[in-house]
Amino acid sequence: MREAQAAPTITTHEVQRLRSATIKDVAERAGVSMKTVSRVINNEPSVHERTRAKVQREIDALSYQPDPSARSLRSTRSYALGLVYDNPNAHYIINLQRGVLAACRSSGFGLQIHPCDSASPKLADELCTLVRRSRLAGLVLAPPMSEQPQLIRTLSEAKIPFMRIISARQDPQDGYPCVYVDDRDAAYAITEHLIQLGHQRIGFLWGGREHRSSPERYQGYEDALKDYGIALDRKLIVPGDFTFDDGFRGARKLLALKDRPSAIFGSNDEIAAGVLAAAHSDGIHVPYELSIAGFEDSPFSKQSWPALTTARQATEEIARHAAQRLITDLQRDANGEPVNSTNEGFRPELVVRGSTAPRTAAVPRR
Amino acid sequence: MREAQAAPTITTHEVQRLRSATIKDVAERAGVSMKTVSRVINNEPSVHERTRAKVQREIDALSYQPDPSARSLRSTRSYALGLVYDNPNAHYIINLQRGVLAACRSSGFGLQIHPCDSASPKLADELCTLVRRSRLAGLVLAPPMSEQPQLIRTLSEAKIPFMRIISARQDPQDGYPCVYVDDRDAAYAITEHLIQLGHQRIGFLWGGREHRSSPERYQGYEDALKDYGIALDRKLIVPGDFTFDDGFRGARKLLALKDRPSAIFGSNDEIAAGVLAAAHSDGIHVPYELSIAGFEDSPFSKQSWPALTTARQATEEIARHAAQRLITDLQRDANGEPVNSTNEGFRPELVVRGSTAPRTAAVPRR
DNA sequence: TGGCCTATTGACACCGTTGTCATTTTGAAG
DNA sequence: CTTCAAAATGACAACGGTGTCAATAGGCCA
Repeated sequence: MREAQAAPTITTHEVQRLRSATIKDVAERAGVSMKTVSRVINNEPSVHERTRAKVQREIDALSYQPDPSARSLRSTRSYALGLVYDNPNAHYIINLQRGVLAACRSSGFGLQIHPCDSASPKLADELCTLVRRSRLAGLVLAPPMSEQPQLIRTLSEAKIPFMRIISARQDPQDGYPCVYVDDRDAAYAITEHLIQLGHQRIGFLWGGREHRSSPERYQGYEDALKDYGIALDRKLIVPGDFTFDDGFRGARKLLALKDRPSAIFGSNDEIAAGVLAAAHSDGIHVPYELSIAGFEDSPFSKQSWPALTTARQATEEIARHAAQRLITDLQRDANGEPVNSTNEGFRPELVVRGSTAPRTAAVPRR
Repeated sequence: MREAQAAPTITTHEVQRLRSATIKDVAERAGVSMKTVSRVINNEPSVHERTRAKVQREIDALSYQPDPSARSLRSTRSYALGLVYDNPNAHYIINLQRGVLAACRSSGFGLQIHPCDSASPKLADELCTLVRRSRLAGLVLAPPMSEQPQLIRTLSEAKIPFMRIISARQDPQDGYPCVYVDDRDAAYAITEHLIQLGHQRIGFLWGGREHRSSPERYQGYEDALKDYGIALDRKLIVPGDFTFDDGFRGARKLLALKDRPSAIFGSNDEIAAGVLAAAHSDGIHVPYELSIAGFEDSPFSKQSWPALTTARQATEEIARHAAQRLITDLQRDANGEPVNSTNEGFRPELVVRGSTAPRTAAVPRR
């Protein structure tokens, strides 16, 4: 049997030995005081380069890691971020977490995830309490919380550092830091793609109003039509939420029109999934009778049949970037350096798949 | 795009920290020593009932919350769990997190999420380090980590408390605590459902071997066939992984058979999504020419066309239960009480949707 | 009442780090 | 070679709890 061939095991004894080195151990080995080691850890100025190197060598040798409990107990600073979200979209959230976690890990920060109800009137209080109780250094705010002016103002007044991830065409320059995503531009690209395929009557299904990305995406749609000289037809524009059901219902409405659209642009992939289901249930062939586009590059968009044309947001990278900037700002601030970082923007990328095709295409024989 | 203007400054070092009450405040107001308050907080025995009441009153009056940093710094105990997972399935993970978080919140515990690579040979070390560095009181292990005997043994030897979520028909009674999910039973129900619809040739697509749920689900399939007197046909059974692509490829293989199956059971919804796509791409009508079943009740299963017949796992509840048990065990253990909790089981529930239909059904006219 | 045992309580050190402030070293100018 | 400010470093207390162990209170019995 394989039983005997044990893989490397950490025994209890070794665990005891592995009991982390403390700042004292490092100090002794480096022949300096604890305080000096502390200075090196915190990257404080006025440590002689020679000393810093010597200390760093011992830190590496012992693979010393400062104890977060002790740190946050003693200092006003803390070493954990909170990630605040309220989004039913699991795929988005997972990527958000991945990105923020990557930034936190590389900077030695912890992460406290905090799903919440964006519509709760007590949300601001809840977040303040969270920050205080969990000793968070700052918050990363995802949409739609990041887009609630009142909440942002309250956090700012409570002196809670944060970084927003928002949908915007450009830096909002509203005095609060953010990373912005140009949804309008991507929606423009999607609409343009449909137009270039020969579609003139393009339906649009709105997403939820509490998300700024909704008007942004609509704007991209409208701008593209205008630029290509296609008149806006109000009957082709349907309000709704970011849900499958609203996509299904909206599509049914559009497909029942006398002069029905040859393409439908759903504000996200879930809406587009509803459109796809509506088309299937009406026996309408996608993409030959109807082109469909979504937004988000969700797993669904790859797995549906046909796969959805959509826009890919680099959610993980955006989140990593947001968290990294927050951390950098926090550290700068703690060192008394000026915090003057620039808001950066990201642009989702058009992903063309099988759900969109030229308007004139014939249905292929089976 | 990246040239935006300077962003505002967040200044934290001027923050006047809203200091909450400490154990000292409570002690003074209650006229007892700090230590006694500590005893009350920790629910230790040998505190006079009168004293306990008096102290508790002041704790409530000040809405005092002990500082987790201070506690975990001084004592060996800590007040945070780790949630360890390696699963590409976002929906599953989100529900897992929800459940664990709910249990943690209600017990005043923190939560550290820890996505990882289940195949990494250094995983055991990584987890030991994680527990030590983040001072975690225990770990909740999701599949497939929870099903790696070597890892479990190592954690156990390192005296790291944990709770496993595993796939098993019944309590494994292997000496390590777990919450188990009877995948076999649900797979049996799905297969039975197909059989009762009149299907005799039912294809089966395996999931990844590193998950115990894979053989469990296969066993349910095999047992149901046997119980209904249907001979096993090896050609209808295809190995693979829990992926869309494997579902697609596996389905192509099955559908190319001379005597092709009239139903296909994919080991999870992602596989079933691949089967659905393969059927669509071959112009095979689902469910009238081919019934398809998945497993998991993912969002996809509701949004695909037709919606997938599947099995619903109460992931959130399972996770909450697992975390709650771990916390209870930890507290018992800290108080010196015997820890002797019973492993509990959950059973996924059959969800019938549009992707399965009687074998004899005719294709409806459009 | 005194003795003895147990239940209850408190004094104090200490966990690992950082803030404060004093002290030492360094380097450039005089 | 001084002188003096600036740079570099260190001593020590403190953060908010808990572990240890000694001290006190209370109850019971002779």
